[in-house]
Amino acid sequence: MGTRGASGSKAGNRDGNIGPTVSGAAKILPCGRCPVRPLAVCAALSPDQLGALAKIVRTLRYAAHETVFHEADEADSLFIITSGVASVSKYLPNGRRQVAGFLYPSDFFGLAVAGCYANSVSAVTDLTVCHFVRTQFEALLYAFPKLEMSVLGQSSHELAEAQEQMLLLGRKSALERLASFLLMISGRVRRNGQSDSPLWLPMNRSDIGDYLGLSTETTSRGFGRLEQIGAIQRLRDARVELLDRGMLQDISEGV
Amino acid sequence: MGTRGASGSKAGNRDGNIGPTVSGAAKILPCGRCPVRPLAVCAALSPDQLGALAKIVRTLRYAAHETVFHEADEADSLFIITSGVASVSKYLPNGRRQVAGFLYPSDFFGLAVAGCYANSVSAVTDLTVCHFVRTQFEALLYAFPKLEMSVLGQSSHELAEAQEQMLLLGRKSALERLASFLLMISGRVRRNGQSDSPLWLPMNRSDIGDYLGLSTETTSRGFGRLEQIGAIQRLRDARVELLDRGMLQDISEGV
DNA sequence: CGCGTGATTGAACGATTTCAAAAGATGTGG
DNA sequence: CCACATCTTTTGAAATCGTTCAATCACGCG
Repeated sequence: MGTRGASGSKAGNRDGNIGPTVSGAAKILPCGRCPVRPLAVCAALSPDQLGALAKIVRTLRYAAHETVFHEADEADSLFIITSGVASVSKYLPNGRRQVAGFLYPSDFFGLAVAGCYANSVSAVTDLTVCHFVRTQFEALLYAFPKLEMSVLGQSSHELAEAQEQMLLLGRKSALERLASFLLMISGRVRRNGQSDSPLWLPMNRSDIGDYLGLSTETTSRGFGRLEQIGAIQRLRDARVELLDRGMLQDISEGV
Repeated sequence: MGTRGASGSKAGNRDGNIGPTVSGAAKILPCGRCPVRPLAVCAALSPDQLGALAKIVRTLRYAAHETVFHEADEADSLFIITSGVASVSKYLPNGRRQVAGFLYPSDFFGLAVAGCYANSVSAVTDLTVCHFVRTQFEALLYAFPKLEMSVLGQSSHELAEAQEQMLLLGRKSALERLASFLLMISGRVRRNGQSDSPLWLPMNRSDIGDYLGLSTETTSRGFGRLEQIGAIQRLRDARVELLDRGMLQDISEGV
């Protein structure tokens, strides 16, 4: 049962590095000119409230495959992604991994229960995040109800996505899962105003398999089949063209 | 692939009844004497804030198998369970069902995205709920930051549980899923201060199967096997004695 | 007592995993 | 710029776990 997931475990946290790697430090934009602000929780803030947020934010960078935090770590930080892609995963003691989701720019993460993170987050690509000290951020939540509403809104949204994923994991076939995955990532990329033609899949087969509850082999065969029936075309550099979205949609819903 | 889940669909919404059935109207306690208050989001409120909440609450009752709301319904209400058990489910067009969770007294539900419910909720047993008009409840969220923090806290908790469930659905074997389920329900019942010895499972095999991503047959066989190895004992009236929690724990983690 | 529903059990089938190997990519150093 | 080593992806074949189909059992009720 998914023992192969253990390899995913290794891939997701290859070297055990924790903590940001400040490398190739590019321009750090002030909140006022942040490209993801219109999409992120900070969209709820007025200019002066944004100033209060800007005072407590720190920009961190992680290289691909580095870990942002581990499950059960003390949860003293909150994050918003400004560039790159990250994965959220949970592990079984025997190493099997489940990827609970992928995070894209504007996504907020780090909410915890009982003072500890409930999952591990690691960088799929090189990653830039806004970092907040939890206590400072929570003070702002109290001060700015609109910000808290926004966080609650994103949290509800994430819960709805989680339930959609449960439906996928519990009741969809391998091909249905893969079709759902492609449409989901496509939608996520589009919402960020980026092109999904071709669609870039920065996560490897192991990440995708661990997300869909499949082995890497079945995942790979799924790509092959979708290509065979003309729903997609695999390109080089982890890129895919979604040739027939209607077909993908039908497959994803088990029609 | 889980076609049998369709039967669960029928069970969860047997007669298509929507709307509360006010039957056997028992005593309705004021918020001040509500038995679930210490556990629910309302625990965050001061006595006078509780008065404001009491002004907008209405008690509703549903008979077992009635539907509280359907996925995609306009989300104009929020609820807190005061007695009984409910299920949260999602459906595929072909009728396959995934139960995303079970709700127990003190659980808050009805959060929505984009104005619509993202799932269906129906009564597993006879059910009593506190009903709030969304707009009125949201006004209270703005007025009482502690209430909103409490809702956000429950929402985070629910998200963590959803991720745990993804791990179960994506990476656990049938027996591991069933052991996890029993321990989870046991924990939920205990948190409410009720006895879990024996443990009452008000949901039928179809509900459990749809929750665990299994067929009713595999679910039933799982119970049989757990009994065979001495981990549990099946009693009459949908009751189970958890004889060896250590064994269940080990099984649930795939050890 | 017979009926209807839900739970259990049995046997055959099938989708996905597992194991194994080949093919493609990526990166390093000479 | 190429050769080599490593890692990822793909492909093939066998094994496995869970589903499906079908029958039996258990319980509650008229």
